[in-house]
Amino acid sequence: MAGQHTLSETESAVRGRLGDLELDFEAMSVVSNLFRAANAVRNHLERTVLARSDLTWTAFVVLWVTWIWEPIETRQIAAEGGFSKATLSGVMTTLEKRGLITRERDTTDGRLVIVNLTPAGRKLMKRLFPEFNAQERQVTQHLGNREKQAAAQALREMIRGVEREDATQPPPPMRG
Amino acid sequence: MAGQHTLSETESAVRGRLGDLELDFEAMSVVSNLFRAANAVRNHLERTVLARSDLTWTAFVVLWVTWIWEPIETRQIAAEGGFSKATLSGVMTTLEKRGLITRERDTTDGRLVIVNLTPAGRKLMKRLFPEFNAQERQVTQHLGNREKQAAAQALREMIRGVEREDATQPPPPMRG
DNA sequence: CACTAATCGTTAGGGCCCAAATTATCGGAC
DNA sequence: GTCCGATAATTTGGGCCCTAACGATTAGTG
Repeated sequence: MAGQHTLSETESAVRGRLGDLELDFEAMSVVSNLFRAANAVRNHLERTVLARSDLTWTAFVVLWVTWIWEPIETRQIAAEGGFSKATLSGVMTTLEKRGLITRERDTTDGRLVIVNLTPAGRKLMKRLFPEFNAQERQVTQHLGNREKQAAAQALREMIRGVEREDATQPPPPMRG
Repeated sequence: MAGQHTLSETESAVRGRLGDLELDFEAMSVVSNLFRAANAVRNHLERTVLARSDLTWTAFVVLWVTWIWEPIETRQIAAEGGFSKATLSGVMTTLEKRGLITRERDTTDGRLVIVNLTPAGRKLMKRLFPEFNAQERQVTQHLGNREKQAAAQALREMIRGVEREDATQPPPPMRG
């Protein structure tokens, strides 16, 4: 959101719209940069690594999670990847058609679906992940070791800040 | 990606797949947490603040950018919001139908489209942004002031790490 | 004046993404 | 055994999101 503009430019622009309400501009800056960074990194990795193998971001995440933890249940992939099971269903259908994963019903619990990579899927990941990780290193190249750990920690704190809040109460619908 | 599992659990699982290749697990952790955090925060804000006004994340970003910088050109909204002009076209059509923004061609340069909020759009943002910012504060509640600034800085460094890389990489399209 | 290249916004097509509804299964209580 | 509530995955419907192609406009060149 606040992109080429500095924080204080944006801050004074907002004050011009809202007056001197109690606003947390530091929080705004963190959240804003969080999304700029996530978008930028995602687009970069899609273009540099994933596009050559005709994979989307989410498809890669599904493959990665499955690669590491297979055999794995559908719901675990969704939780690990951070997207809904509905999204996962569609993506897995695509990956199954391309012969990269297999789906089979669990024999002891008929509700579950167990996911595995095919040999082709494993071969792809073995080639792809080192390339992917090399770009992850590029993306974080300007951070020192200490800074990387601090960043990872701060991001975890934000996840915690959200999950704690979500557990409390869902708001009543009110549109306008 | 690495969610309920610790970094060292994931690290040893990856080593089991790839052996002792040169991998940057710290970078992996930062990128992984970046996306978990972005997803979590986005979903949280959509549910707590945006859903009540029947707005998607991107629609809100478009309104916000326009609110702060109007009158503003289409391409600037896209750059500021971090998505493609194609995406923006669709979202703006939705917002225009709902009577929250207006589009008009620039009189001096017929290629440009100038975007403004309607009075209803401005009223909505004046109500919505304080709620949104309150949640931004919630999300960052576990970060100290110093930590917030460090986080925002680290995220900017990652954006820089990407943009620098993107500027060097793209193979020039040979035309003619 | 053409002619050409560059730029802007839109549209087309394919894929992701979510909530809600749906189908199927399981587990416990009777 | 039969209900009933909980759980798992999928489908549905609407919206976002990208790249590539397109039409319109502008700017630069001779």
